[in-house]
Amino acid sequence: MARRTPTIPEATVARLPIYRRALVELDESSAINVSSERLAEMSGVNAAKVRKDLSYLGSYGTRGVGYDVDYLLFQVSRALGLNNDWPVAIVGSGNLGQALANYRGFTQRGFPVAALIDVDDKKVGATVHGIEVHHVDRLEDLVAELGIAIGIIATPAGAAQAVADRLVEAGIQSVLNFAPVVISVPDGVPLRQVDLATELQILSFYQQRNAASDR
Amino acid sequence: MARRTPTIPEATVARLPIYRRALVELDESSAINVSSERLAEMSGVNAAKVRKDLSYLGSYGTRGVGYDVDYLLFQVSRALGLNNDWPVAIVGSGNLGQALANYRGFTQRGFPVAALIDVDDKKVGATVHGIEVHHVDRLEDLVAELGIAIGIIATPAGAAQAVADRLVEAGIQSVLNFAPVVISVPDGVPLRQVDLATELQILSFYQQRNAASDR
DNA sequence: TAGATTGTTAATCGATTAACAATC
DNA sequence: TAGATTGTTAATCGATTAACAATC
Repeated sequence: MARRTPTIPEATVARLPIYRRALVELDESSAINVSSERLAEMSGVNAAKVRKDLSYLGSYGTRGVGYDVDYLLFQVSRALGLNNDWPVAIVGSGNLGQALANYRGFTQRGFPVAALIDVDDKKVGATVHGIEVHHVDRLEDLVAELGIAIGIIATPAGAAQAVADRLVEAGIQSVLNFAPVVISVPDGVPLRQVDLATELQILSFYQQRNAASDR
Repeated sequence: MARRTPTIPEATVARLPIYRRALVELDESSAINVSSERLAEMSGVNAAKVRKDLSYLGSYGTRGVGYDVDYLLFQVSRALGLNNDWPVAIVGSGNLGQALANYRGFTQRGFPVAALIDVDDKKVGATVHGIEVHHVDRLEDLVAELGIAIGIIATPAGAAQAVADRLVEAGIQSVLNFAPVVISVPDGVPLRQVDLATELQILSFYQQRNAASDR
């Protein structure tokens, strides 16, 4: 099988959304071209890295000129698989789940929130920011009916693994976990884990180290 | 100046909170000892990495036995600077800001939410989950009065950089940015940037790649 | 042609991991 | 002593970056 692109390094994939955001901004400001220098500055990385990263997608720049904003935005979006929408379901309708449901960034960027799912009968049937809350018993049906591609876990830690198992079993394509617990999914199912407290603890470490070196 | 520990690699620092979480769980289940093998399993990494990471903190295990859960939890917590609380202020009282304010995980883990700050007069004076909303004009006062250590930015993208500048100017120690824009802070100010849409886009990439290889 | 900027090379740096001696 | 498991070494792998030839 001929591959169109060589495999793109993980570190590069993680930066593509950052570049894309910068490109959207440039596009909105009607910029035609952008140099790796400028793109690097907007993305908080160095220019060599930008060029190397973009070179994995193909050869889309023009020497002496830079990159065509429109065209590069298209190519980056395509590489990220953002040509079509990926409906998401949020499992767990607590505070975090509701906030995520209401986060315009998701729908805006091609990830419509198709359903909120909860285990609490009292929440089921309600509508949060225009999204209906369904009972977790219907999880499998919803995935099929609504064509859910991504499951977002916003449950308490104790429920997260079981939910992940059910999502995968139901045929979900990838999982984003916000519960403060490490979960596992079968090989080949993309998984990202984001823990808000972890981020604060990392800051705490560096804060403390700075304080120590100031003394 | 004699350093107690050699510098701990960034990748290791980022994993310490994960190990800590596993240790808390073990502690709650009254486990006395834990092997690197078990800790690795709970943390979703491999055992050699756990041992290497922990070795940067010191030599706290016992060959043939494993690590004392209590003692290791203490050492990891200390390394992370979690002996004392770090009050945080959340700037931006929109959906995300309010959800973060209500996230029990923060206070529970030593990061009490001391203030919510917003630019909208209509929100100021209200109380969200027991936390008063202050006007952004008072940002500098609040940082000083409440001893805010960490500023959490949950504003729209357009306001984020200016808020970061003011937080730093006011003497904040580190910044956690949730706004979907790259911001910069002076060297030496720890900064973490979390973008929810970025996470979804990374999943989209791998999802698409899986779909391509299935074909 | 002169100036600008990409795409790629190669050196360097940091992170991961298997293996095993040390030691409980 | 036998079995278990750490702490550390060294090999390997992947990511970063400076430098520059290619080329607009």
